[in-house]
Amino acid sequence: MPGPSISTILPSAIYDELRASILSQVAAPGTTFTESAVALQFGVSRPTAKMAIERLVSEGLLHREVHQAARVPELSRADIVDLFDTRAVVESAAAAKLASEGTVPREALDAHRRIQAGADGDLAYAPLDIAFHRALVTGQPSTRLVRMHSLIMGEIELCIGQVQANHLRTAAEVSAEHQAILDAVGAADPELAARLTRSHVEASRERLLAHVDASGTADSPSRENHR
Amino acid sequence: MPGPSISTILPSAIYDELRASILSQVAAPGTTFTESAVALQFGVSRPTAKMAIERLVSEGLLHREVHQAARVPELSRADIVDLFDTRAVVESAAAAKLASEGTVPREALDAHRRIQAGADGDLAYAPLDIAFHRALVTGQPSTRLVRMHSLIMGEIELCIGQVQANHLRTAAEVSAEHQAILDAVGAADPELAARLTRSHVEASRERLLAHVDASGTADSPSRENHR
DNA sequence: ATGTAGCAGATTGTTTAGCAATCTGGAACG
DNA sequence: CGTTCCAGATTGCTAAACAATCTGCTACAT
Repeated sequence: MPGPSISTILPSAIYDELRASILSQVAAPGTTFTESAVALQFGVSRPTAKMAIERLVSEGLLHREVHQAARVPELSRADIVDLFDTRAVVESAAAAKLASEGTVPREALDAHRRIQAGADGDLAYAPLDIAFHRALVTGQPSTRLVRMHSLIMGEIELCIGQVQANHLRTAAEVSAEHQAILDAVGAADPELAARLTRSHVEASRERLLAHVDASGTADSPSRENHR
Repeated sequence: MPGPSISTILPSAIYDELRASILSQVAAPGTTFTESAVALQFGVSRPTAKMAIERLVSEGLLHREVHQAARVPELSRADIVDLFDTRAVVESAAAAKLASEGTVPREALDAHRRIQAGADGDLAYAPLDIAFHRALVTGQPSTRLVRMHSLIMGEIELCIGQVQANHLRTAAEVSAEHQAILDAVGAADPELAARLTRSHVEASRERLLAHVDASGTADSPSRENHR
């Protein structure tokens, strides 16, 4: 059930590792992944490497054109706008569905509490933030909405990593908005839950866009270490 | 650009044919597709057949569990509800985006006019209806929304085929609602366009559900020919 | 006669090897 | 300096084969 549409099992190890390198910016935008290179690096056959790459491509974490090597995409400003807009559509719908039943998913509550607990320190809350939003969607009953969400979550992680790396939003700020969403869900107010979720997502988007506009043309990772 | 995420080219011929057999009910729900059988039938190698099958699986037109043959799914009542709910979310968002620019896509207008033109006769409007809704989504600028939409359109086609086959809605009725949506888009009224789109989709859903509830437990295609 | 254990067939998962088609970049030429 | 062509690289696709796993049937014990 939690499996992401494509069902193969062995490539998942390679998939995980490639995914991690992309998300952690170890593989910077523009880096190319050839099937042979991946196959050699992990000691597997080319078809297996191919599967892992194709899965990444279907999630938008890699781009590829016919007869060309897959490469890590550079997210343009338009991409970021599109991404967060679409995310707002899906997640606000999920929040509304959740609120219409009035039940708060346990996983969402867990992630929320762990962000709260670490809000004082310099917590790397990005993974928990992801977990929270994912739980919001997987907690509601629509399986199609979950599939749609997982279709864009890869790219979203790419963005949220930047939000956190550049300290564009504090854990306390994010946590407060999460609390409000959970309250609306618990109060069985779909309208409010949807609105809060939408503005929460749009707030992150605005911060990221402002950062991108301020620091270069695209997503130059030039000043990640300005603490 | 219009290509559906997975990029291979040869399997697309097989994919198209399999897709057609499923949508036209030639392959009834429950039919199984083994990789070897498909490979043999189309004279291609098993990996190629595998790709086509996996693509269908990722669209929900086939279901499959590990080490088992893929089979044509039977859409349960819950599936239909989920499908149309999710579709309403995506398409109403698309209509709103379209209206915020105030431009009516040419393809949508074309499809609409052809339904109008044939509304008197016993037109098989299902393909045109699909084309209309697809144009509504592809006409707006968000590429992610398009990808999400194509993720559920396969299953939607499965349903709309039944709506038309059983004469659950007349072409005139559908056409009038399409007209209203286009008017709202042209009038640059996102709110209205979204609301009209949502109720249009929900109207189809209600008709289909009523039909399913009336004629057996699931989607028994037992009385397709009651004209 | 019934329930269970185990076995055989079928199906997919994965690998290896290799050929064909296509794209990219640079070198030779006008 | 611009254009054409070629070589290398990379993917698309095929073929054959072995391993892992599931399903359904058969034989056995109760």
